Amino acid sequence: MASERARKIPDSDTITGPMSESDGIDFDIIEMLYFAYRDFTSDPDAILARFGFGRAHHRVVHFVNRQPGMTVADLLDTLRITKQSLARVLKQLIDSGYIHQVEGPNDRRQRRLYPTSKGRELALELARPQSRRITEALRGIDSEGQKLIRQFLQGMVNRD
Amino acid sequence: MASERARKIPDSDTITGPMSESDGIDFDIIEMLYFAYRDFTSDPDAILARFGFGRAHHRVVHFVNRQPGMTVADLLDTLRITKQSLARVLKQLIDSGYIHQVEGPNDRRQRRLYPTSKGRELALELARPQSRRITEALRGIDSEGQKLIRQFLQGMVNRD
DNA sequence: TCAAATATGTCAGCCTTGTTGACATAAATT
DNA sequence: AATTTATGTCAACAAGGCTGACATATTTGA
Repeated sequence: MASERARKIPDSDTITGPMSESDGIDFDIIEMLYFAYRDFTSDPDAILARFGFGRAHHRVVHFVNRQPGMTVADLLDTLRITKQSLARVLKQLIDSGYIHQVEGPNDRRQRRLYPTSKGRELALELARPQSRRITEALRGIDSEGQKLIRQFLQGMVNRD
Repeated sequence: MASERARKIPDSDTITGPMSESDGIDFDIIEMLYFAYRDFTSDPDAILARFGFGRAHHRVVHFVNRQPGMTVADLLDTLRITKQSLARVLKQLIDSGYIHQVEGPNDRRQRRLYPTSKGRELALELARPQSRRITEALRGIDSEGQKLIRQFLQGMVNRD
């Protein structure tokens, strides 16, 4: 699977000890975040595949449903991707009737984005298994503990 | 940015109300996980770019450093990607001296993966900002609370 | 012992989703 | 009237997934 021939024996520059918490780094949480996110996204991914959509469509459908009437600029800002990237998936969602555009009421250059009923249903269907997974993971944790978990997750986000 | 012309006025199938917790779904945590992960990965992404590497290289370097001597099969299992996908990034990491291969001690078909000192340094450099972010987010949360956070994250992972 | 299974590597091609750069249009703003 | 803003679009490219096919060396099992 690689080039440089495998050695029979570790050479002097081969490190055999594992990297661990003793390096002063919280590898446990680093890895749990990776695995948690990997599995968290696997549920909707399976559903999306049935629709011929991908994770990018999920994000768009999600945020438009969370904030109907948002502009394209709002969405670009939330997703932190380029408009050319957004264009592709947004076009597909509009063409297949999951999202509608409405001229801005004050500023007619704007294209306000709204879900259709079909779009709302899709968003809910995608959120359901994720919410179930969260509920499961929160089981046995009281509201005080849940508050701390929210605080932690919020604290992981850049504050701009 | 899309096709179907924008309407002046929402039609009958345009949903204007936001999707909210009242739908019985924990959108708050769903979104916090998305934003937290987005920002959590942005720190190493910036470092990786300087090396001409991507997120895929990060994962490989990370796990090989966490478990030196792991086999290719172990890694595939951890990452849940195909060997062809892994091959590309692994080859680059081996060719540029971040990872070594050693013939399996019992099974000579295996290629045990080990970091070099350069590979160990890279893994640590990538983990550092992530650990800093975690430490920040845990600030003011006592060890009992931290235990709950770990429990929650662990609970989000598929148990197989 | 020999056939089958296993661990790994590799070639070729495809898809999604990100990127940059350039340019177009309509509407709002100054 | 000139400029800025919001959006759309074309073209090209890159990373990192995927499938399918096939090759090699080694181990295992009948």
